[in-house]
Amino acid sequence: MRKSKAETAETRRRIVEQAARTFRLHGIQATGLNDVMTPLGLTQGGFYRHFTSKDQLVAEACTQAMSEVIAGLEAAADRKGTGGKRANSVAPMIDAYISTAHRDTPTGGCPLAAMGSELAHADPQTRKAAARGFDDLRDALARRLADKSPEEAKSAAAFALAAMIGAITMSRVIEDSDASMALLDDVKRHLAAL
Amino acid sequence: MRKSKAETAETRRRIVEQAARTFRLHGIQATGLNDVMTPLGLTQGGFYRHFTSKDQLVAEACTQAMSEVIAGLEAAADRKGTGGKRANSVAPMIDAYISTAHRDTPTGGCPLAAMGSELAHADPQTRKAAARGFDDLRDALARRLADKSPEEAKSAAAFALAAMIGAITMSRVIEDSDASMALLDDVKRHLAAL
DNA sequence: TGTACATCAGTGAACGCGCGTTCACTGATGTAC
DNA sequence: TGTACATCAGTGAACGCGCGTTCACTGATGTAC
Repeated sequence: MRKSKAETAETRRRIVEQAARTFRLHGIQATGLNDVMTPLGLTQGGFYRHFTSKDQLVAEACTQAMSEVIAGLEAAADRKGTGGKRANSVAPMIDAYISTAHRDTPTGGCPLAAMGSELAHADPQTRKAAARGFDDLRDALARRLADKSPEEAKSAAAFALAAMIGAITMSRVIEDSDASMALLDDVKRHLAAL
Repeated sequence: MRKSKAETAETRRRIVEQAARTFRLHGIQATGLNDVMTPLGLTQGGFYRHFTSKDQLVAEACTQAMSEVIAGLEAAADRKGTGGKRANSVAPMIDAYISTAHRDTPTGGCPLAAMGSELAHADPQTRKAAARGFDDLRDALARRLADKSPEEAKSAAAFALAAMIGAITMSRVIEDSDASMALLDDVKRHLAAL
């Protein structure tokens, strides 16, 4: 049953990818290892050929998800930023983040919004991965605030990101569709003043 | 072993109070019913003399915690607002919310920040309680933005609250003390412009 | 290049554990007369 | 007001269940000669 090195690496990659999706969809604690392994056609026991613990998987999934989100937002900004001015291209990133599409697709969305309060109790490696992800996303936003000084941009980006995370998190708690969308609109509109 | 009506009501109240504290400290899923009952000197089995399920307790604890938080913020605003002008007394509420004290004392803090991402997957009654709490806290903030029209105040308050929730949530994820405090300061400072 | 052996990815069953919930029981409280 | 009985708060053990993790085993892959 042994697999080739390439197959092994691919399996590991798929486990992290599936975990990153499922943790964001249902939360960390609500997701069992079989929820990750079974959809891949693997058994629970095989998990430990790739990872030493669930905690390790959570940390890697968090890192992976953050990279994916940042890349997606950069792409969105580049797509809309073809107008020439590279200065304040932060708006498309904010609009892509604070959207019903993001709210309704946690699977590919920001892990900080999808599992924020769980991350506060996660193991050190995971918290480190999440903190790193926050910094990276904040810096990606700050880079698009070229009309501000670097410190001002970083500070404004941190503020905006906190509001963005809070907005998506709460928009998923609020069942009422109108109220949920109103919250997204309110936050989006106030951040436009940036 | 039967207790008097008054004692029964008091026991129920203490269960909700203890649950509201523990859910905020460790999260909903990480808190078992014995984590709530044992500290009260009660056994797990007795729980079901007061509640039909853990879900019901979660919903009540959420409601209770939100009331407590709103009352605390109103008190903080009233305490600092003795300067006469009742208009923009929202600042003390924001400062009390976005504080290291709040960050370090989830036990008495805002459940939306302490268990935000878990609330998105909670049962309907709990989500309803959380959404109600969000509305109530937003309205409490809006009432202190008397220099704005009612709609503007409500919108600005929703925006501020999203940022406040995101700030406290993330400040608890970030292990680095300086970075955590810098985030709180950034958000607090930008909201002062309200 | 071919062969013998060590490695190890994946299986499937088992482990101990803690969870939410149920239940028979106890005995003090509340109530109907 | 006093008595007999129903109620029910709380106990403690048990329930089925799913969790993270371990382990003996299989057989294809990788490697050393």
